[in-house]
Amino acid sequence: MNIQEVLLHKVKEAVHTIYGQELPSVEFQPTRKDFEGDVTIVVFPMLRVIKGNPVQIGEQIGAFLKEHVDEVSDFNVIKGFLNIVLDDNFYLSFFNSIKSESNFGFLKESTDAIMVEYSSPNTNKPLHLGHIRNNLLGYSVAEILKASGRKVYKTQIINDRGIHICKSMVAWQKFGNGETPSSTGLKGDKLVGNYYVAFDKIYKEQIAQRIASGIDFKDAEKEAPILLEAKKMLLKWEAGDAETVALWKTMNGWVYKGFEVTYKNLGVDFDTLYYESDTYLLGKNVVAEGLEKGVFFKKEDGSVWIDLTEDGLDEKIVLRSDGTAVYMTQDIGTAIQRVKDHPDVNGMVYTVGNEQDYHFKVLFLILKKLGFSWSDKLYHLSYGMVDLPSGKMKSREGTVVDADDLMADMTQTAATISEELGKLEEYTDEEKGALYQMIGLGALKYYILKVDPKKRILFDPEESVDFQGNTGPFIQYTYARIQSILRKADSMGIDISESTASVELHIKEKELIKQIQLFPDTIQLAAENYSPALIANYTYDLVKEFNSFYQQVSILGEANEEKRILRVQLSKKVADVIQDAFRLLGIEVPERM
RNA sequence: GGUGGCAUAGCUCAGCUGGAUAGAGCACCUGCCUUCUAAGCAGGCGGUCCUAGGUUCGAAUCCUAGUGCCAUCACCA
Repeated sequence: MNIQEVLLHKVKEAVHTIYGQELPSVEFQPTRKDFEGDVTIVVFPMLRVIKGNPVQIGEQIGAFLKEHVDEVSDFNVIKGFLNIVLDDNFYLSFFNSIKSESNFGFLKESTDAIMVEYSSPNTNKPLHLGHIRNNLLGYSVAEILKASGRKVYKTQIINDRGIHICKSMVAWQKFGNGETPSSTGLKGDKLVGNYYVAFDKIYKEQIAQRIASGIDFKDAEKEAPILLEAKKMLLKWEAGDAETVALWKTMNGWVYKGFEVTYKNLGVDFDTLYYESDTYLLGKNVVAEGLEKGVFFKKEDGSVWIDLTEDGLDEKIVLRSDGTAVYMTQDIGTAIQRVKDHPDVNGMVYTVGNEQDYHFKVLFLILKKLGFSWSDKLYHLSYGMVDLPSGKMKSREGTVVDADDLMADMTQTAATISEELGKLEEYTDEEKGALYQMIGLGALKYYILKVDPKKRILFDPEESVDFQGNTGPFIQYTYARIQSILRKADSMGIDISESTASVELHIKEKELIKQIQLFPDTIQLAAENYSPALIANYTYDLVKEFNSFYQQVSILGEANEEKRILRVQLSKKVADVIQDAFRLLGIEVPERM
């Protein structure tokens, strides 16, 4: 039974004893820093049951608690707020009970499985800043769900086919002169991306020419020669034309090699992969079945739709009149396939930008109407766009912040700052390089993950990401500082395996223990809300608290042995929590920096 | 036009089920390195919580209307 439950029970008892009334509930909140106390009980809501002066009621309940609850050492009442001071021993015994627990706050993996989809790029261009947010979010949410006790499958659906893929293929065929990643020294995804841009350039020129020669804009667009070529290629691909398929495989292979490097640097991974080329035909049978059941209806031209007007949405197409699949068809099929492949999954999370809110609303509703019981366990992890000061990023117009470039820039900035500070003399160049990357990526990841997922992010490439204040490097730095203390403590022969029985706690020690105590609930809250931002903000608060402690009290210089040991133990626990919390964000922590 | 999201300090963001004087970081100003790493600590400056109503003992938080920005409403993805 935790302390709040004890207090809840006792407050009710107090009200019963003193006023002879039954209290339906008690409102708790952490005591604000400006007042003395640890837990605050709000008296106002009690006035419905007990008539009287809130201050007086607070005093009487406070006195009762102090007398009847061991952990309550004191109290004070300010206006209608009863502030309870908890005994040092309460905090000490809590700390002693968890101090050697590894993975404190993490629940053991259960059989309750969930699938998290993220990344899901097109294979015609390199990954950019938008993908970075997606990847970091998806990866982190997956890790948080694991920590909250779920079994997690990370997955993605790779959009490896379709007209947009054919565009870069056509451009390469026409202007590529047989270029390959090894002949050019370019990363595969970059090379292919160049041809995607090249396609668009020619396409625009052709449209302009055609308009100049008097063709209507719509037709000029629809029937530009190079677009027709791409369309022709798509038909050939769907027909399984050997040459087209071979080219497709080759170019996608280049892209995958490139993506692999980016993913590795970003530190994300996947358990299972789905390819659109395998799944795009799935769902057609389901649509046929749904048509029989009357979930869908067919229009005169043969196209199949679902009517969602009663649910406040519109009519939505699920199959074209020529019988080909649209995205929705594929997504229906893929969802069903995933449940077949992983019979234990009890829910799926789709990490996709908020521009597709409507799509997922419809998808989930369709699956529900088709009668799949798991449809209400689907969640669209919808996140805001990453915009530049100039507006939206557009691949075709070259206004994107490239993922690889950005990571390299961040690493470079970390290197510059580190070298100015010059604390790493004994490191080899290799060790330094690894550390710079760790810090640079820590800055980037934290910067993106600390923001509530649903809010849009404005990213200014001119203004570099901060390394001070509420940032990844600040937290990494605190971790490194603690490691330094622990190394020193070890060399001094301080044994931290024993428990400290009973010492008076410094206010800062107490605050630290309180903050540590919040970690398990924070993980659960972050899991419930699919929000790494909650982990980030928690960690920041913990670290701020530690730095204040570090500044105010001497750890290794403390004369009293028990206190010295406790302080080292506390420092170690804070470091462990930082490391575990950052692991949930996909950020590494350094031994020194 | 219909639907959905967002709006808090100059900038970037917190603010849990409604609770005390709305909090951080950056920027700007002032102190603190002969003591465990100054990527730090302590302090100062800075607010019409978009606007107007409403519910409540109490509203940044809930409800209604409006304003602004973004997204979406295609046999696109």
